[in-house]
Amino acid sequence: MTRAPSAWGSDDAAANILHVDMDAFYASVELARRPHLRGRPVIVGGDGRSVVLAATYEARAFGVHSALPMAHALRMCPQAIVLPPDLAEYRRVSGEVMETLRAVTSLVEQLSVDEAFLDVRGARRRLGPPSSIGAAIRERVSAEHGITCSVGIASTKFVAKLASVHAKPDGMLLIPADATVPFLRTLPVGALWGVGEKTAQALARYGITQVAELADSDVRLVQTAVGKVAGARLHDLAWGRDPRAVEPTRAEKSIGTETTFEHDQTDPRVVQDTLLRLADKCATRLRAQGLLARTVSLKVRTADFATLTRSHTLVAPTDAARELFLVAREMLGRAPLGGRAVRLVGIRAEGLTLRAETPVQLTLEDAVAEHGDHREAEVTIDLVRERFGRSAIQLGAGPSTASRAASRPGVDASTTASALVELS
DNA sequence: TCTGGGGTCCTAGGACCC
DNA sequence: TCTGGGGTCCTAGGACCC
Repeated sequence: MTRAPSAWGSDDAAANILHVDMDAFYASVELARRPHLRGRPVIVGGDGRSVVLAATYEARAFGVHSALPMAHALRMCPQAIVLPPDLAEYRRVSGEVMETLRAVTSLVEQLSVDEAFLDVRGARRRLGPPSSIGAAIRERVSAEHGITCSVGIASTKFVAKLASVHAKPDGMLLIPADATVPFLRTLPVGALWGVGEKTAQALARYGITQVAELADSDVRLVQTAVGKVAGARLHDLAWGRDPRAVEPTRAEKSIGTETTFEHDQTDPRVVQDTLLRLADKCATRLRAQGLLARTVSLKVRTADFATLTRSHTLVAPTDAARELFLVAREMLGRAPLGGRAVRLVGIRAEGLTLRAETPVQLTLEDAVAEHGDHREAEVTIDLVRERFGRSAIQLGAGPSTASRAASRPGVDASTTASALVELS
């Protein structure tokens, strides 16, 4: 069922942002390869101490939803068919869907495994107005991947995301630029990006439960309720102000892995062995991406569900499992567990930098060739520089002289900048 | 047989430097 | 003889998102 994208009007002249969100993604991927389960309540999730990762709309009718403990879900819907997650398959399908989206524009920002923002400003001439592009995307995703998605269209990222939520399942919703504020005013504050349970409670203490009330409040009052930065941002969002651009390449800030024991663990050797395995997994992922970590974080959750974190910054960054492990073990030894059993341990690598010998596989020439136009290339280049420093990309007359230099000494940033200006 | 695993961002205090 | 103020880094915790 496709809802008409006209509930708030059909003027998409200034609505250049699309938010594409797969419907019940993990469950949909499973149904695509098990069509005989269509129409049945299906839950994707592990056994033991796990939560619902995805549920079909038939299962949701029983109150089942993502993040619900599996034990609860099965009490609510005993007849549900439970499938163990196949994350590798979901990643594969996700990658294919993202390729479909990148055929529309290179300005695709993947938000998670099952959703992405597209800036279609530059694709209009080729592919038509955003509403047509959204409809085409929905058809292609369905035809090529056997799953449905919902599309929100708006002039800002967060309104596009809200629109896709309201379009679900298997629908599309356009919020014209001049309908943005009226649309927002119909929503509860919890609909806003960044407002969860605690923030909603904090706002409610000041009598603010609706976006309309938030918008009409003095920004200083909102800041008193939820803090300076969050308050200013929420007030902006309530008025539809969201200056964030679609960023095709966002650098990872940390890489971590954690695990919950099947039974709370009291044997420190078992916890340590697990930590070693996690350190190895973490270091392997660092090396695979050519990254070094300067800070190691340990996370421990005890049987009473209390969470404790410790972090330590190294003198020199590392990608070695043994070093991650030794630092984490040291922090674990000092952690005030007070004899409590351990429910979860995790390790996270932060302060990521590129390994010096790893070249940035990007030059302006490469970027222009890939993106097809300078504006899009520059977006990419700016992001690379933001992450790796001004000297991360060296420009030259052509691919042969524009050596793939990465953060190497001697690269002249001012030359780089002027070359960019010249080309734009 | 409550509460996963992958992340991002913000706050706040103390250290340290100028 | 009594104590400013800004900036940055580090650490711990927490809220939030999918």
